[in-house]
Amino acid sequence: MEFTRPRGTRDFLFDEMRQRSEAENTLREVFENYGYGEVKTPLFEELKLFTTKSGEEIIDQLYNFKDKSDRELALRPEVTAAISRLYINEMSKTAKPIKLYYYGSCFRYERPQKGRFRQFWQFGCELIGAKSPEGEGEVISMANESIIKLGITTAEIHINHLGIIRGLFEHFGIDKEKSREVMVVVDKGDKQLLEDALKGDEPIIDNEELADILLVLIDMVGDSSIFEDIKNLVFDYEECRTALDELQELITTLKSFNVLNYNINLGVARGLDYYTGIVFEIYVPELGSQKQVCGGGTYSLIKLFGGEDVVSTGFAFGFDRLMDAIEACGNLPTVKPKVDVYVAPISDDTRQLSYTIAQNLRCENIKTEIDLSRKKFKKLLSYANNLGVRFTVLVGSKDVENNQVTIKNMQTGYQELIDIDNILSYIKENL
RNA sequence: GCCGGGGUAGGGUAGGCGGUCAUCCUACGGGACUGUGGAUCCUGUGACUCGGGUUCGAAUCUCGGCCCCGGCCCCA
Repeated sequence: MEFTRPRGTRDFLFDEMRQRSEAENTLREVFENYGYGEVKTPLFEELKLFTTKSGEEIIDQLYNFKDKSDRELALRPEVTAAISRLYINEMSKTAKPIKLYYYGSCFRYERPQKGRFRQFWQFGCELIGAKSPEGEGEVISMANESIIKLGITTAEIHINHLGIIRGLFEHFGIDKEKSREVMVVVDKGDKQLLEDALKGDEPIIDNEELADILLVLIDMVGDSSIFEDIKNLVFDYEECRTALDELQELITTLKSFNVLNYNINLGVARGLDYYTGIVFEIYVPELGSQKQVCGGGTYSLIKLFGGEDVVSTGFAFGFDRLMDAIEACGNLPTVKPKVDVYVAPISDDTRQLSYTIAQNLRCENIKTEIDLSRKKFKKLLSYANNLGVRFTVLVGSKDVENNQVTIKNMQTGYQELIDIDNILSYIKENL
C-alpha cells in the first residue's frame, strides 16, 4: 500500500459510524433536555491559549505549527479552553448561567494504545456562572443520565472537593509547589506511594500530623455516608469548613436529583490551580488502563484568561471510550441494513421504469437502492441479498406488460405480483 | 519516552526448523444459465508491511524503519 493512515488515527466505516451517530444523538438529547445548546469552535487555536491553561510543558503533547504568516497555532487538545475563550470573546454579557455543549475531535501527540488515539472525540459541556452545589449537582446528574441512557451499566462516579485538601495545605502552611507535588501523588491513588512520599527518606513535606491525616483521607472512598468520617477527621481545621459545607450541600442536592450511585473519593485530585471546587471522574473498570470515560469539575479558567471571575462547571466525555464502554457492556445497538428496498431491473427495457419506481419510493422516505451497473439476474439477487434489504422489486418486461412487478420478501423468499400503482402501498404495509 | 506481542489478496486466515505452483473462507469478474437463477459447480483477478543483512536461494533467519495490539509513563 502506497499510503497509510497517520499513526493514532482511524477510519470509521458504515456500521461503526451508525453506532457512533446513535450514541451521539442520545447524548445530544440528554444535554438538550437539560437546556444546553450546542456550540462549535475551531479545530485549531492560538498555541498560547493552551499553554496559558496547562503550562509550557504540554507543547510536547500538542500538534502545533506556524501558519504562513508565522502565527503560532495548535490543534486543540481539549475544548474547555476554547469555550472559555469564546465566552470572553462573545458571551460575557449573556445572561447567566450559560449552558453549552460541544462535540468534536481533539488532537494529542501521544503514544496510541487502547482507548487512546491521536485524533479522538470529546463530547462535553460547560455550565458558566451558576452557584456551586446546585450547578454541580445538575451537571453530575446529567453525566449520570448520559451514561445510563447509553447503556453503560458498570460506570462508577467518583467525586471529590479539592477545598478539603487545599484547606489542609493552607492550615499547615504548605506552599503551592509542594502542594502540587503532593496532589500528584494523591491522584495516583496508591497509599504506599503516598506513604513513601510523605514519610520516606526524602518527604515532600515534613509534617507528621498532615501526613497522618492525608494517609487516612486517601482511604476514604465510599458512598455519601463516608462524609461523616471525613467531617470528623478534618472539621477541626477551619480552612476546610467551607469545602465541607459545599460537599454536604452537593450530597443533598444529588439526592434530590436522584443520583445515588456515586463515591466520595478524596483521591480524585488535580494539580492545576484553577480548579476551585468539586472534581469528578467516571470510570468503567472493564476498559482496563484507559478506564476513565469522563472528567470534570468546577474551575475559574475565565479569570486565568483575563476575563472577570466567573466560575464554571463542566465535564467532557471521551467519546471513543464511551463507545468501548457500551461495547463492553454488550449494549452496542445492532445496526440495521442501510437500505430497505432494492429495485432490480431484470430486462434491459424495464430499466427506465425501474428508476421511476425507485424515485417514488425514495419520495416516501423508503431507503431504496437501484442497480446502477447493469447486473445480470443472478447478480441482482445476490447483491440485494448482501445489502440485507427487506424487499426486492423485480421489474421484468413480462410482468410489466400486465402493469405488474414481482415483489420478493428477501427474508422469507415469498414473492407476489403487485400492480405497479400499488407498489408503494404494498411496501409501506409490509415494511 | 520505556517494555512485550504482532503485520500474509479488499476483509478474515493457514503455513513458517530456508528450497516445486503460498492454504482456505469471503468479496469481486467470467461461465454452466437471455425471467425464478439469492443454491451448486467450473473458472479468473488478487497478498507474504518497507528497507538492509546472511544465503546458491528468504514470507520463513537477522537488523532497522513504519504501522497495529497490549502494558507502563503521562493524562489538560
